[in-house]
Amino acid sequence: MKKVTLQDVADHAAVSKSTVSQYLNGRYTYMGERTKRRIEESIRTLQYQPNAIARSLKQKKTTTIGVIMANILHRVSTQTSRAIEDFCHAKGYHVILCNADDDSEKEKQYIEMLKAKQVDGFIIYPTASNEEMYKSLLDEKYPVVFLDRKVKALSIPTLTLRNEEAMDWAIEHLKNQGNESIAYISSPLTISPRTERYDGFLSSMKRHGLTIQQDLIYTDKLSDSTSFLKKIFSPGHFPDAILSSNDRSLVPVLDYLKKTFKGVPEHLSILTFDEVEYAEFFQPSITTVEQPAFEMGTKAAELLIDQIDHDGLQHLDDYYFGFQGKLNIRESSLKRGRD
Amino acid sequence: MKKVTLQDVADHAAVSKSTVSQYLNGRYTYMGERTKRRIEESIRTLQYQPNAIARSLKQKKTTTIGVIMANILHRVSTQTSRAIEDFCHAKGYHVILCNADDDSEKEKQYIEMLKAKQVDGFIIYPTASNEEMYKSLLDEKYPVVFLDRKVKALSIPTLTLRNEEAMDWAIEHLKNQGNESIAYISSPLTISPRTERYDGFLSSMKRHGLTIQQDLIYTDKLSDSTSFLKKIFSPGHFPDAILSSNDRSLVPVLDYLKKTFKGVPEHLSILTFDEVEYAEFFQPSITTVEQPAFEMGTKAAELLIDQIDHDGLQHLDDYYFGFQGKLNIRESSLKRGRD
DNA sequence: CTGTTAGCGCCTTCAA
DNA sequence: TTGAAGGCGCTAACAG
Repeated sequence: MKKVTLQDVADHAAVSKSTVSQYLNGRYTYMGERTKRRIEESIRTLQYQPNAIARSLKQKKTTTIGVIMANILHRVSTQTSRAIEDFCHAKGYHVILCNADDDSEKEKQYIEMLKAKQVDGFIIYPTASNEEMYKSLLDEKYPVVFLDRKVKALSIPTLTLRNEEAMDWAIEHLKNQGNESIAYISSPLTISPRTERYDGFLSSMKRHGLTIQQDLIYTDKLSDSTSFLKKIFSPGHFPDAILSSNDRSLVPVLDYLKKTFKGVPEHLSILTFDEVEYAEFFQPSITTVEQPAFEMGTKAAELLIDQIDHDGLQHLDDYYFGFQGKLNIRESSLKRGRD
Repeated sequence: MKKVTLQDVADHAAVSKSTVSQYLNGRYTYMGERTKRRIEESIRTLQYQPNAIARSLKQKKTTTIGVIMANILHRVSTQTSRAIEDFCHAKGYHVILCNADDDSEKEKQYIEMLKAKQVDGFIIYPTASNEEMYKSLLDEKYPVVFLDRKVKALSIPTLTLRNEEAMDWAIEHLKNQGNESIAYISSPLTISPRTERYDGFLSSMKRHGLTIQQDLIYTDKLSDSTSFLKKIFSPGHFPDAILSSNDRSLVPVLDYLKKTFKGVPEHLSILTFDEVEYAEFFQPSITTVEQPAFEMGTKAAELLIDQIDHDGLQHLDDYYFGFQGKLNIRESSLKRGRD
C-alpha cells in the first residue's frame, strides 16, 4: 500500500499541487468553492495524510521539542513531564523524552541527536558539567528552558523550587514542634538544589538559634549511609529530628528505622523534601515539602513555546522563576503525635 | 548563524555533495585517503551536523517510535516507558511519549499525529474502543506492539501480565494465611487486565473452595466507593481480607481505614495488584503482586524494533507474551502479624 | 482564483 | 574513485 501524496490528491481532484497545499494550510481566501469541495472529497476518498517530515524540511520547524531529564522514575520528573506533555499537546507540539541519568556525556549525546532531528527547542534538567554544550545551544539560537537546576551566567530561563525559602519553613516548623537537634541527610552536593538546600539548612538553623552539629550531617552517597545512620540513631546520640533533602535520601532512613526499631520511634521527627506517594498512609504519616511539579512543568513548556513562536529568545527582565514549596504537615513531625 | 549543510562541507572540502554523503554513510570502500581526511576536517571546522529530517524524507525512516500509554503518572507506566526508552536509545531510536488517558478519541488523535510525523512504529496501551484505528495501522503495515491490554482478533504482538495466574497465587496465599471471606475492589471492568483479574478472582475463589460473597465485591468508579467500604468494614460484616485489583483502587481502602480505624485493623489482610512505592514502609507493610514492568517494556521495544528492522510484521507463532507476576509477601497479609 | 517553478537537505543510481 | 542529476513530499513566491 503506497503512501498517498499531495500529488495524488491533486491529480484526483484535477488541480495542481499548490492548490491542494493552499487548501491544507487554510489559505481559502481566494479559492473557489467548487475546487475546495473537490479537494476535500479527494482527500477523503484517498485517505490522504500529509507528511509532516516533508513539511518540516521545508519550513524548518518540526513542532517537536526535546526534554532531557535526569530520570523519569523520579516522581517529580514524572509529574513535570506529564505537565509538559499536556501543555505541548494542547499547542500541537510533540515531546521526545530522554533520560540522561545526570550523566553529562549522555546528555550531550542526546542533545546532539535531538539537534539532528531539528527539534524546535529544549527543556533540560542540566547536569553539572555541560556548560559548553549549553552555550553552543544559545549560540545557535535554540530556545532552551532549564528546570530544577541553575547554571550560573547563562541567559536561559530557569525554573526551580525556592529551596532556601522552603528549607526555612521546614526548620521553623521543626523548631516550633520542639526539635532542637536536627540531623540532615543528602546525596552528594553536586547540583544546585542540593547545595541550595544544604546552605539553606545551615543558615536557617543559625537564624533560628539552633546548633549545627556536624556529626548529624551527611552529604554523601546514599549507599554508604548506613554507618552514619547507625551512629546517629544510637543511644545517647539520637537527634530530635531528621531532615531528608529529597525523596531518595528518605529511603535509607526509613529502611534503617524499620529494620532497627520496627518503625519510627515516638521521639523522632521526620521531614523530607519532595512529596512521597501515599505519604499519608505511612505510620506515622510523613511530613513533606512538596514541589509544585505540574505548575513548573506547565510553565516551562509555556516559556519554551513562547520562545519558539516568537522565534528567538526574547529578552526577559529576569531569567529566574522561583516556585513556592508546600509544607505538608503530617504526623511524623508533630509534637502532639508523640507525647 | 546559518545552518551548515552538506553542500557547505562539499564546497569547503572541494568535493561534491555525494562524496560527502558517501563518507557520512560509511561507504569508504573506494574513497581516497586524502579526500576522506579533507572531508573529516571540513566537517570539524564547520561543525557540520547532518539534518535528520532531510535524511528521513529520503529514506522514509525516522528512527522514532511513538508510545501511547494511558497515563505516565501510573508507576507501572513510568517504569515501562523508562525501559522502552533505554532500549530504544541503545538502538538509536527516539521515543515520542503520549498520554491518552484511556480516552479513545485522544488516542486516535495521537496516532494520526504520529503517523503524520512518520514514526517507524507504535507501542500502545490500547483503549477499549479503537479497533478500527488499530486495523488501519495494520493495513498500512505499521509495526505495532500492544502492552498491558489485549485486543482480540488482531495479529498484533501483545504483552501482558498473566493475570489469572497471578490472581490464583494471591488467593492461594490469602487462603493459606487463614483468610476465608475475601473482599474485592476494582475500577470498572472496561479493559482486559481488570476483567481478567476479576474473572480470575471468581474462578480462583471457587477452585479454592472459598465462598464468593457478592456484597464484598465492588467494580465501579473508585470515587464512589466510600459507601461500599463503609458497609463492608462495619461490625458484623468485616471480611478477613481485601484484595485490590490495582494500585489506584488501594487508595480509597487505605484512606478509609486510616480515617476510620487510625490504621489497618489487626484482623484484616490486605493485598494489592501492582507494586506500591515504599510499600515496605507502610505499617503494616503491604503485600503486592508486582508486574515485571522493566522486563515488559524492554521486550515490547525489542519486538517493535525487530519488526521495524525486518521491515514488515514477521509472522509469529504466537502473538501473545504473558509475563509472570511476583508476589511480594509482606506483613499486611501474614497471619502471624496479627495474633 | 489557480498553476508553474524552484527549492528545503540529503541520498542514490549512473556515468565519467 | 568521484561527480552530476534526479527526486523524497511539501511550500511559497510569482505568474497567468
